[in-house]
Amino acid sequence: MRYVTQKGTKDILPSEIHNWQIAEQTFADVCHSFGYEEIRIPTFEQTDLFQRGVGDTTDVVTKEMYTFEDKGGRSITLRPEGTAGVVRSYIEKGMSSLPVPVRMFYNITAFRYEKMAKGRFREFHQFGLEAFGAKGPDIDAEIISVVDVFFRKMGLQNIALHINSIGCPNCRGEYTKLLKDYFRPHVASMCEDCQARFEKNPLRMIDCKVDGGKDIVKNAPRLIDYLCDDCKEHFEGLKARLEAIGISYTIDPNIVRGLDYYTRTVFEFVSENVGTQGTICGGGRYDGLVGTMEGPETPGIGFAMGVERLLLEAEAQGVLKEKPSYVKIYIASMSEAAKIEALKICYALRNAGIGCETDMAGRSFKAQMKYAGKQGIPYLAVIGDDELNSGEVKVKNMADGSETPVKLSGIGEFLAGN
RNA sequence: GUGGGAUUAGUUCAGUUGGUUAGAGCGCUAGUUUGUGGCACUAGAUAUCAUGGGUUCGAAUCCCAUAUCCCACCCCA
Repeated sequence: MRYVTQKGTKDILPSEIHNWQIAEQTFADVCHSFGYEEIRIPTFEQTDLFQRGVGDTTDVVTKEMYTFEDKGGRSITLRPEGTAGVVRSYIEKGMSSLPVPVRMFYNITAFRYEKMAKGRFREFHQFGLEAFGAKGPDIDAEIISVVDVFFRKMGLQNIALHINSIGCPNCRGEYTKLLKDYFRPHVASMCEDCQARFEKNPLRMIDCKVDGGKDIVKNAPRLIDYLCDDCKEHFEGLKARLEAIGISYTIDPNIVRGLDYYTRTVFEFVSENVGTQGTICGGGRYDGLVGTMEGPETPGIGFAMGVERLLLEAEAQGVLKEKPSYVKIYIASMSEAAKIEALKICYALRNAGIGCETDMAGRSFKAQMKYAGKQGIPYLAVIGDDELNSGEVKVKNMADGSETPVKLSGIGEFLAGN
């Protein structure tokens, strides 16, 4: 039996981990600069949390969750996203008593049982953040600018920001009636999904990819034109703030988003390089969520970014970084006694925080040289009888071939100065 | 869930109309006279040809099933 990675899972290999680490560190740095602090939540929660939080009519909940019964008979689900868990923690740990806004970011794996496609996995990674307690558009503009700054720091360009407002329960209720009246005469001619949507969630009909090209859908009334005064003012406020900061956007009335908890502001950052899975980052406001989870009524907003898609985009834009050499020096040895000395030197260097390697494979002297060269280790020192006697070694710069005599005990000091 | 393409060494790929011991590049190991690498040259190791059936004197090659991967749709990050 040859064991292989399971469908939808991936090994992240040493050869590619470097860019993951850069992205993780950059995201954390940017979040910190906005006052967000990291939260780590469990990988699984009780199933009900997601049914309630994400919405039990959504695709994510109805057909994509990894749900199982544990040995204690509890229904457990591997998190399909991060918001529900963070909201649970916010309520459970009494964070509503903290000064607002309560800002948190996270870096998680998430799990969805889906058919594979480019940029889509069953176990995948998300960077995300949530902010609780701020109801005005300032915070909407803030989290969007977190993404904008993050992309800049990553060297990414031309990732389009699409924004929309899907209103609040008030204006959405009115609009849904309007939409049903509009679609009623046409339902029969539309796709099966839309016929189902007509009854359950007519809002989704305007997002339909099958019927989306038809005039019926194109000319449908748009929610954004029927917002209540408060929602309209909120959206206008967001637009004004984005313009003031200098973040360009396009209004995309078709963004509906598939998670039930969204209200008012929704947004996506979209690229053309990630296949049809062009959404690198998606998020929005969820003013009702904390309340429906039986916490104190608290406005909230957040986003999640697909890390695999982010790195796909980084690759397409050619901004991935070369793997650095963590090992600064290779100590080659010519004899058993020299090898022992090399081990001692390496131990001292590592205690001084300097990466080094010496032969572990029983290689010949020549083969040790080749190994050091192939690994791209920038410095080399050879220990043989001469060095053991003199207590001095020539440290060679592999890039230019220059050699510098250094005391055996002074290698660390020499490297620290270069 | 629907449609299309693919699966041969660690990896990327050749492999003729079915015909002897299945090849190459990269990578790996060693050597090119034993105190200086990258390049070059030489040699070497590594393949249940995805899995299970079938057709045939004979299958990597043809047929069926299954699995996995890729692309598109759907949905999302």
